Amino acid sequence: MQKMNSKNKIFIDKLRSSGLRPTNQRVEISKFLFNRKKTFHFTVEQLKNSMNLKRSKKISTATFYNTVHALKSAGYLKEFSLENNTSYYDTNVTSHHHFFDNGKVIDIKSDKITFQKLPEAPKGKKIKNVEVVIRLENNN
Amino acid sequence: MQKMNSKNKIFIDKLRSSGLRPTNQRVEISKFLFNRKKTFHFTVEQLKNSMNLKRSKKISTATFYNTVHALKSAGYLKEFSLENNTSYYDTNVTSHHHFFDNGKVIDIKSDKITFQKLPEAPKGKKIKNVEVVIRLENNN
DNA sequence: AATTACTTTATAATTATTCTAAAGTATGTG
DNA sequence: CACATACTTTAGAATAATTATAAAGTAATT
Ligand SMILES: [Mn+2]
Ligand SMILES: [Mn+2]
Ligand SMILES: [Zn+2]
Ligand SMILES: [Zn+2]
Repeated sequence: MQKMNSKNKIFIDKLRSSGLRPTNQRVEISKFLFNRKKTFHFTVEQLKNSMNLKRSKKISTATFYNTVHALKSAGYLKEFSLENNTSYYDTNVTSHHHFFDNGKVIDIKSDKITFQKLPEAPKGKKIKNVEVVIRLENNN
Repeated sequence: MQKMNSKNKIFIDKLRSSGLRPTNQRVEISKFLFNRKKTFHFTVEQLKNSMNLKRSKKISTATFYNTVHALKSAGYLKEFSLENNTSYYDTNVTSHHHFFDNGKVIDIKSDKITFQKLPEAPKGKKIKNVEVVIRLENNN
């Protein structure tokens, strides 16, 4: 049974509105993802490793994937792709930009980049969003 | 043995300068990739399927991967990532932008997008490149 | 308490990719 | 040209990320 301390209400609500019952595993995942002040960028594997590291009874891989997918479908997480092979997820679900520095992802707020010129969408199409990736390297 | 008709010289040269001997399989792949007027965006699986479709003796998967990787390392192909799970390659190796419309990739020339405001790189870093993806949807 | 519904998990399956090792083909040398 | 050496192709095995399956666990409903 779930002790419904109102401290966790916000994390439980995200699960509920994603169509998931707030089980213990899911509440822990939701807290781990959303109980932070800064945007969190992660892969499912990273999430699993960092959460399971400090646990005696591990949460299964399938539960991580299922929970992340449900939260994504409900709009609480955004999936993106930088390097191939792995999906990244972002707790900042607004359309925004990124620095990408050797595997590390940093948010750039939308208002930090503005355009002087943008192409029009091909006929029959319209623009859904415009996202910028700025790749970094060390100077010297 | 390779009949060195000068018609294929340019495709053979790309292989040579990628450190690959111009075998028949490789020359066919090089021609398929570079003997076109428009930019070509592809996954290795797509490349393999479309080339092998019309062949009696199929070129092996490993040869496709090896050849694409060598051409990429030599700078004749650029790898990029849009949706997860698969690497895309681009015969336009300059830094440029893309429309992305439901799996379909279209080049946007660099000069079609200009910036009014761009953030500075974090200290110790400098900007390697800035690439934009414009996601499209149907208007209706 | 019994029934039903949803969850978790271990494990199998799948997909994209890379590795391996054997068989094939080309190149260099005398 | 013979032979040795070097590089290539390929089928199939291995790997990594992800998804599917199905049995056992837990919660909700009656
Ligand atoms: Mn991949
Ligand atoms: Mn993937
Ligand atoms: Zn972000
Ligand atoms: Zn392109």
